[in-house]
Amino acid sequence: MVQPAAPESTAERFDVRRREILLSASRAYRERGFHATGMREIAQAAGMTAGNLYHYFAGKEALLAFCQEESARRLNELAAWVEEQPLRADARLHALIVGHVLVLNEGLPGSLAHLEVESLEGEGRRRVVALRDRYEEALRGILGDGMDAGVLRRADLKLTALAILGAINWTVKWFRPGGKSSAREVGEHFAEQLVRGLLAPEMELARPAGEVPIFGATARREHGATHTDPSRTR
Amino acid sequence: MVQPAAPESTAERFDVRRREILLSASRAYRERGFHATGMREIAQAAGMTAGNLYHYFAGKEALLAFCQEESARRLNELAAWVEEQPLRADARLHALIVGHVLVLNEGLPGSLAHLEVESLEGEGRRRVVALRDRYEEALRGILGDGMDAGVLRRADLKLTALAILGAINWTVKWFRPGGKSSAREVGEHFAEQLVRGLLAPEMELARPAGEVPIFGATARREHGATHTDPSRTR
DNA sequence: TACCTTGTTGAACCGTGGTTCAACCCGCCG
DNA sequence: CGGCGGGTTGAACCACGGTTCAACAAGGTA
Repeated sequence: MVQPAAPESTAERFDVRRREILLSASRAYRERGFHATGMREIAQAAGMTAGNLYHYFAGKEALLAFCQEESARRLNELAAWVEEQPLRADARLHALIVGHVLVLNEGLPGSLAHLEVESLEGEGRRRVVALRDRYEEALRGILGDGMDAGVLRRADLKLTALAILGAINWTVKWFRPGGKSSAREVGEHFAEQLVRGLLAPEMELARPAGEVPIFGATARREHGATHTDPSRTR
Repeated sequence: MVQPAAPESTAERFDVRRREILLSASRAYRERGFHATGMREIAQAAGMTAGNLYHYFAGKEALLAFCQEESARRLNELAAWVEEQPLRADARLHALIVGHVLVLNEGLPGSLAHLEVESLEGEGRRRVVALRDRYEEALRGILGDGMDAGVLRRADLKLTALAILGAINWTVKWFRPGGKSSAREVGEHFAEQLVRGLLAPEMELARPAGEVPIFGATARREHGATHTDPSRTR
């Protein structure tokens, strides 16, 4: 196994540390909810003290915003990937659903439900909401295209999307790794069920051919040496 | 309009008061979440002081358990009602979905998502979980019957139910009275979408004929003079 | 070696929120 | 009228959790 390169610069080490904290926080939030999770607890899970967390994040809320933003970015990457696939609308939707379930339950361990913003305020909230809205717009785009093409039955776009998102997001409440079904199996099942619910009469179901990649898997991206993350702004 | 009879006994007044608190608490929890809602806030909404709340409930958790229990009871009443209807499985499922959406978003204003128990412990949690499991069993019963009868496509019962419940429960996050769609419209749309997703091939969709009643509407039941509610146990 | 930067700690601060409880009020009854 | 029960209040208690910060350590550089 190839070892990841050792962090070289201060900024890199900073980012690596933040990601470690992100993982610990996400897991804890997932397990116990944002409010029931304390900074001391997250710090312990990340192998540091609570005071140290403030070197990396301005506060608890900033940490939450960071976690949510990360999730939202991955969902948007997923949506972009789906957009590039040469698929019919129902197959696209299928892929998106599978991919979304994977992001929440496998890609970023401990992802929060999509995308609870009740505990966020100000700039952090705006950013997360903007990313979330972009993703939902992509979803509605797929739905709309499918309806226009006669593949999907005509129905209220917003409500249709909300039903789909609800089913997927609720997986956060009950899905546990190592359970009866893997995240991918859940994703496939959900996609099957939800896409069928939208098919136009006499239309045969089309599924994506290949496997949907997991956005958010470890060893993700190379960050530039950026130390200007506004969530750290004081 | 006929005025409800004035409460006569101590027990009745006690219960009436508890229901008032229930409404205030549910709304607040719905709006801001359990953790972000304080006892002082609930008390104010109910027209009393925080200290007074403890005359009616042992504590914050007991109040939450009471709210959740009330929701669960209504869902079980809905399920029982659906069971009595002379309907085919898909129509039953349709009715259940509509009814569930109504319970959450209209019957008991401010109902919490179904049925968050993370914040509950001990006896209170057990009771809520038991009621919840009973409802989910009823749902899976309808699904199973439909599959056995060849009305619904064969699929994993548990995952199928979870997708449905997810979609419905998530309405709590976004549904607001006075919005574009009424709770009933949302319920009908969701039922249409979710039931279609399960129909067996070549099977025509069957819908319930009448209107699904709202379990949880005001002027509900006459309570016996019971003062033994364990959620008040000290 | 001295200084600066980065990173970490542990103790302390302090606001918040759940909870308690003595005191008070009101109505009813003997 | 006095006593009792039910209901309510407001002040106080106290634990908890977010946050701060002085002190310290380590590494690098002039």
